[in-house]
Amino acid sequence: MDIGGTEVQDRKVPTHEVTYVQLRNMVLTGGLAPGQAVTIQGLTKELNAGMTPVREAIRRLTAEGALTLHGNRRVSVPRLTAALLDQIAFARLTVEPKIAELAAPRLSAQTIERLVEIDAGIDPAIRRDDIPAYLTGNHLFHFTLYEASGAQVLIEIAQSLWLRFGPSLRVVAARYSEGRLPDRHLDALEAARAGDGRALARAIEADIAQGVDMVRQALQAGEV
Amino acid sequence: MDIGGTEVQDRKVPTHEVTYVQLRNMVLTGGLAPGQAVTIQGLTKELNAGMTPVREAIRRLTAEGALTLHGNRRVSVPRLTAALLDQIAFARLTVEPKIAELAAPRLSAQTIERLVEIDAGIDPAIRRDDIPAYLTGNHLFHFTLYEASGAQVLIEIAQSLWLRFGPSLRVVAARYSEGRLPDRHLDALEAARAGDGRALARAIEADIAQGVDMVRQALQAGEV
DNA sequence: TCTCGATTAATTTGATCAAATTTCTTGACA
DNA sequence: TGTCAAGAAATTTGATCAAATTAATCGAGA
Repeated sequence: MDIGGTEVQDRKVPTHEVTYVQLRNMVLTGGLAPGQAVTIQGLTKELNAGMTPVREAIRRLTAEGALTLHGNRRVSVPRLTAALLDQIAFARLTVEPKIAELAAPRLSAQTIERLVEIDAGIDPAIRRDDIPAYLTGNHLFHFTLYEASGAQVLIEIAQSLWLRFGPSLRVVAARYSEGRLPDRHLDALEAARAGDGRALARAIEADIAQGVDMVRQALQAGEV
Repeated sequence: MDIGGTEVQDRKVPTHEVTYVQLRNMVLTGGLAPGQAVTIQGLTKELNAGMTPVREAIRRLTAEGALTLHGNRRVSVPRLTAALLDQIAFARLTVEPKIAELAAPRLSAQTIERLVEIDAGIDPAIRRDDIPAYLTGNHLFHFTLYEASGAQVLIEIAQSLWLRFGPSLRVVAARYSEGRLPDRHLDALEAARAGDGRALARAIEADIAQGVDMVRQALQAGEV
């Protein structure tokens, strides 16, 4: 079917895909806490999907490191340890700035505009203590930028790292919600407008380092 | 059940796990070529497993980048492009040497011994043109080393990268089977014995670069 | 070239079996 | 008589399969 020169996308999105996205968002922006157990049957009711779609969503998220399978067939959200955090930090700090650098020369004015809009929505969310909205906005900001790079493999790695990081960040975010942290997104936007890949990469690096430090401190204090 | 002081592992390994390993090995060491289509029903017969286990194995491998889902419900082994290869190369060259460096101080004499044995089996495999055995040995060498690092997150990233790389490497390996390439594994073993993390990382880096170059050349020649 | 079956394969549901966990019961011992 | 631990029953949950449904593809005929 072709309307006005645009191919209409009327393919049905399968339930397992929808379920996967729902569950992933739960991990990413709050629904699930570190250490929390997840059951197939529970999700079957909560997301009212069948058993197979839920099963497949869990398998995918497990492969991505968002969930862990225990020997007893049980599934839960992994709790971060210092060792895991170090690895995640290393990987994020090498991969994500690289993605940003690759994205810089490919950013359209339209995409930059969109990034500005997304960022504009983040501060209000912080101010009204809406942690899920803050996390969603933050995630959207980064991955809207990353998508511009076209570096699919690196993006998927970053995605996996965010899934491991998310639940802990959520716990921590509540405590730092006063918004007195330096806003690296503004630096990033400036670099994006200037088309300066190096500067953009540095801004992203600083942003990540900030988040990692927050979680690391909370971890040492035993809050996560 | 406890026999002779050793806890007996009589927990049944679920079919979906077995199926996953089988399918992963097919991707990794040869069964599946780049671009090859994969069907659920086909695997059901080939691995004689039920539908659910096959389905879950495919979902996991898809999440790991070993397979791609097309909009039309079709699944296939992704074909490498120059852009993908660049990303994989970047990620492998930053992550795997890091893992090796982390592993160095934790290598037991026993593990080094095992690495020597594995490496000793690789040359004969090359000489008798046994590509699957060569690939299996190569994979085993790297990941036996990597496991010693205890860096689970980084290992999983490496695993995913190997899954993306494997099918193309297989195609290429057949052409270079004469074994006239410098053996980086020997350098790695030497560094391992000396406990020199930096040197070990460099050896692994060189080994990866070699493999990447081979695939890159084949890619430019349109052989993959 | 387009439309309409026919075919193939993926998706989804529901049922059944097996494993793990929790709850309940029972009896020994203080 | 009360406490607690061992064991058994009940419940919950996961694993697997088979059948029914739905989507995509292919080819014949208009």
